[in-house]
Amino acid sequence: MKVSDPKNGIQEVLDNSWIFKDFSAEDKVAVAENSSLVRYHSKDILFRQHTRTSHAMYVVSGLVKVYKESGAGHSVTLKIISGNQFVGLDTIYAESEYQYSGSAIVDTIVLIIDFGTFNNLVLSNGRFALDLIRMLSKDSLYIFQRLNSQTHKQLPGRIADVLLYLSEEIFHSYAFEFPLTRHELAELAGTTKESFIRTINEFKHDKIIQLEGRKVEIKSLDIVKILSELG
Amino acid sequence: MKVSDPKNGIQEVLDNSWIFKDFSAEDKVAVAENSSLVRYHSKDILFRQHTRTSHAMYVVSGLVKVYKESGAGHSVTLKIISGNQFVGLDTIYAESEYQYSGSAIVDTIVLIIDFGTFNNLVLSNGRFALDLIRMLSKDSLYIFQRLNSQTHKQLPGRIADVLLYLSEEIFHSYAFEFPLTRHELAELAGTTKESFIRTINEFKHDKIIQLEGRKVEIKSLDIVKILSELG
DNA sequence: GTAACAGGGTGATATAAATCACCTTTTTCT
DNA sequence: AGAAAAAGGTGATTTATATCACCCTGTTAC
Repeated sequence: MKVSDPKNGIQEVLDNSWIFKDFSAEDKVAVAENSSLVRYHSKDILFRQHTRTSHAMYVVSGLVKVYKESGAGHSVTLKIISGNQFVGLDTIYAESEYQYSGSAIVDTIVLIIDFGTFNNLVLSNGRFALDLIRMLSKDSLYIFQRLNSQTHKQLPGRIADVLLYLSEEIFHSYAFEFPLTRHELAELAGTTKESFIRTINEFKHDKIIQLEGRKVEIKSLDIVKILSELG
Repeated sequence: MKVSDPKNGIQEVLDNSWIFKDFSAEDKVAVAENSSLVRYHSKDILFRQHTRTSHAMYVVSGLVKVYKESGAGHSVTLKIISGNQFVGLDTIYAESEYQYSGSAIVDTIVLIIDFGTFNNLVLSNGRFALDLIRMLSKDSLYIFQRLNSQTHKQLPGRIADVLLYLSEEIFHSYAFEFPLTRHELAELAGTTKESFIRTINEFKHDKIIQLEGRKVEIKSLDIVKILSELG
């Protein structure tokens, strides 16, 4: 990681990102003076499970994988964070140690804000607090869906979910490039590399998707949605 | 459901529950004038998935099961809410329709607060907003754990988790009575009634727990914890 | 009063997907 | 450049657990 051109970059973020742009001048100054803009490249770790929490992190651009590691090399990917969202908010508010890890999956710029400053903003700026509550709520609901998926759907349904998640929530296009290895995609679908590969290749054979290496295109959205719904 | 002795009951709740008790006099009045105290009995539904959200609900006493129904009679129980917590906060903040259902599993008293009033409190009372953020965050982390469990642990581990959850988080005792049928417990463990019964009866045979009908007692906490950790 | 249902329970069978054991190709490292 | 490691892939085998098909008991309903 390396710190980029300091103050000017921060000011730009504060003036453009939806969450900060309507802040009062004083609030912007408070953030600007107590944060730093950091650039991570692919595979860099932003924070690691079981280490002490210390800052609030706002992803300016890029993609971050949030995952939980539990003994024996098993991991679950909880979510992918794209630009203009906070990472790790829940864990810094609920525990003194990170309850999951976060790593950049492409080059990523993060605004790292001093926790005390951040917290004072929550206390004094109701609008900001409300926005955070909305974001945390949306996150919760997504994980509820994941839990439901993992509990009741079988593989094809879960893989359809991954395809829909990446296309609709992350890339906003039905043609995109997997930013993750098959192994990591499997962790997002709650399965193993082998099973993921087999199932996605079946999708390809059945012409539901087009697939070459990491390039995918959903060809039959209806079928993907049916697979997701029927589990 | 029936509305109980109105104003006096509400005042008592506001003066005693940790979240409201330090409110200013005006804030308490605002809540008191825009909420009602409702008593549900076991099996009553507080709110149902896919219906419009409208109020904030604070569980004064009792137990509420929060569950997601997905086609074909499959449900997952997301969490059990006990006294002095909000139910459904995330869904009212993120969506216009409930994303899950909530039903009382024992007699339960709920303070139902007008959403507009509630929202104004969030905007004007930073302390309150912060408390909500902390609660939402804790909830999120719990579901992350559940997702991890469901993805990587096999049945004995998940059932150990249910036992630990109920004893440590809900009843605060290693001897308690299941407030749910075996079928519902299975939905909390992400399995079927049959598999739940078999596994819990094995625990009984192995003297890890004592079990008679709905009465359970964890006899060997170490083993339960090991089962939970090893999955 | 007995039918019907919900709850608790058991055994046999089926099956989805994990695991194991490889192989090939591509990328990374020194 | 060449070795080592990571990524992508395939087939055979194993296994945990869902599913099916029941049974019994107690409660609720008409």
